[in-house]
Amino acid sequence: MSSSSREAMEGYGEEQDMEQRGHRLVLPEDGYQWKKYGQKFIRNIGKVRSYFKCQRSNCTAKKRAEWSTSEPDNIRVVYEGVHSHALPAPESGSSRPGTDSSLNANQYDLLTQVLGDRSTPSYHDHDHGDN
DNA sequence: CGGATTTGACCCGCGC
DNA sequence: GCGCGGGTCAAATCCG
Repeated sequence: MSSSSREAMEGYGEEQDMEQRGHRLVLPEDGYQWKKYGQKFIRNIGKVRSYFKCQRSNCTAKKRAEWSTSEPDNIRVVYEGVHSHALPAPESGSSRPGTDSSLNANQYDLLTQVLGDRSTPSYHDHDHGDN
């Protein structure tokens, strides 16, 4: 107790550890930096939609991640807009092809899989690209 | 300290 | 004309 620790009391509580616990909510990293500016549960499809925006100054590209609340493995990523700047350089440092290539390929494969998944229910027809 | 991230509330568009 | 849904912004908070 001691005085009023109002903030200490509210700013705590376990909550749900985000989804980083036993689940593997791994969003397809495309190499760009995104800033999450919103998250809402869409009842129309019963899924959660996260909104990301490119952190670049002249980049108006936006990214939308959508996944079902019970199956985070099934993520649907939609890119809106185009990047007016080249990639921020993944991480050059050492090596490139061969070593982390497998990791990159893994993520890329996931992304492709997600984008190729059109098992979505019938909701708005946001044809972003083709599918 | 800065940057990043989260949650809530507000706003707008469309449908009927 | 009104209501609902979805989308965005802002503020607060936390971590490194």
